[in-house]
Amino acid sequence: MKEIVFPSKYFNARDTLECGQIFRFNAVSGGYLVKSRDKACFLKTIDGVTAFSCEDGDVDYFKRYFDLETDYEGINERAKNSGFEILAKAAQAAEGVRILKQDEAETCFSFLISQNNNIPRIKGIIEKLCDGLGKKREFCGMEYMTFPKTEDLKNADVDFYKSIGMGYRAEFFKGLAQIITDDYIAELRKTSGAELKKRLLSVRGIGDKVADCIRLFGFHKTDSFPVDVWIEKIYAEDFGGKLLGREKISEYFVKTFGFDSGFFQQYLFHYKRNLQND
DNA sequence: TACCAGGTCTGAC
DNA sequence: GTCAGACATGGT
Repeated sequence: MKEIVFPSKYFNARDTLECGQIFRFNAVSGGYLVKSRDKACFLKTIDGVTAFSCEDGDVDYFKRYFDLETDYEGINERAKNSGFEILAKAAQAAEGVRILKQDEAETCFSFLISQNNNIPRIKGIIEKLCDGLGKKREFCGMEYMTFPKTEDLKNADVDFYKSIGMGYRAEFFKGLAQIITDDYIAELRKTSGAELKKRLLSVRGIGDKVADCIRLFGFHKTDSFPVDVWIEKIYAEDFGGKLLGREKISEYFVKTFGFDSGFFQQYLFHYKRNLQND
């Protein structure tokens, strides 16, 4: 097992995990067990120092996963100097937020479930999905379940998906499971940002907002600005926005913030939902 | 009880 | 192209 430690003004475990981009993590003694694909690591922030530990063979995977090469200080500074008061406040309060580089397939499946749903429920459904179709693994004496293989998702029954609480999304999920393979993901990886979105939108159950989340959290296209109910609220209340429709609001932000869009969106979302009233 | 949650689809205009 | 209503579920 290896531990990677780094100075971390711009990496806070709690803020990064609890800003709604990832659903597979659990609070455990003094930190978090973070799960991705069939791997897991232990992440903690103590006294401003963040560290993760994982199996030797997974170090490179998690270094990439936590986006360690990106200059978050620069991003955070640009948010603070953006001229938007609410964004400056959010950037100050949420400076430890990072955008994870998650597994593409896992992101597609996870955010399909997110529509018209809330984060605790999404987490619960994904946990039951892994309990039912994943494999049991152990890391540092902690048991966890892997994310199911695409083949196993493809073969599972709609009734199983309904039984774990997906509701009307079960049919969409089953449909997505028929489409996604390693080859399909590899192909998506090669497409441009605009083409990627078009391809995602062609899937039943994936609309504009979920496509933006998949683009951002799975494919790290940071010129994405997912607009959900919270962002819609911020736009109206704090930006004094007058545009109607989530699609237009998203366009406005991407035009304004370019490749900082995804990062700024997470600052704002996390601030509005978790931090403003702390 | 009614409303809400990291929305999307459908059918009517 | 725009818009209301339906859609499962569990928490408040």
